[in-house]
Amino acid sequence: MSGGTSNNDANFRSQLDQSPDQNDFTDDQSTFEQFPDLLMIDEWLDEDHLESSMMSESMLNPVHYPANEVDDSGGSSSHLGRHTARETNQSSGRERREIRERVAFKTKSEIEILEDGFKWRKYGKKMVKNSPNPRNYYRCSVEGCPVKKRVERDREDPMYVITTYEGIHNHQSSF
DNA sequence: CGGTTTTGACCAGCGC
DNA sequence: GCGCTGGTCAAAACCG
Repeated sequence: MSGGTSNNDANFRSQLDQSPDQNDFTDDQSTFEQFPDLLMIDEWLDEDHLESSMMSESMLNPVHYPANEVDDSGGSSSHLGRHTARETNQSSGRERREIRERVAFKTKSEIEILEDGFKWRKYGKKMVKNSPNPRNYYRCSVEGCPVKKRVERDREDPMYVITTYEGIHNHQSSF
C-alpha cells in the first residue's frame, strides 16, 4: 500500500464529522456520548503535555496517568520493553523515566489502517494470547520519527479497532 | 525500481 | 533457573 494519504483518511475523518453537535466537545466528558464510534481508552505520559500530537485538538479530552501508576489487571505486563529502557536503565538507577507518550484509541471500523495524516510502515505482526486476532506493529516512515503505532482488534468486539500511538512526531503531517 | 509487506526467528523482561 | 509472552529485526516477496 503505497497510497498513504488516500481514501482511508476520509473514512477516518468522516467519523469525526459525524458527531451530531460539534459545538463544545472540548471541555466536558460527555464527549463519549458525542463520539459513539470513537472511544478513547486511555493515555499516559511522563512529562508535560503532548499537544504536538497528531489529532489531539479535534479529539477528545485525554486522560493522564502517571507512567508508574499504570497497572494492568489481567496478567498483561505494563512495561515499555527493553530496547528503549536499556540506555537509561542502569544497574544502580532506581527510576527509569522515559519520555514516551502513549495514547490508545478505540475506533469502530472495518479496516485497521486508519489514516491520521502520517505514513506508517508495518514492521511486525504478533498474535496476542488473550485475543484470537493478531496485533500489528507500525512505525512512522519518516526518518527520525520515533513514533510507533500498535493496532489490534478488540477481543470481544471485532468491529472495534484499538489503535495505540506511541511517541511524538518530529515532522509535519502529509497534509 | 523503490518502498513496503510478509513471515519467521530472535531477544529480553517477568512470572513462577 | 526455565518458560512465557510480547516486541523487534531481518531477508525475501510483492505491488505501484
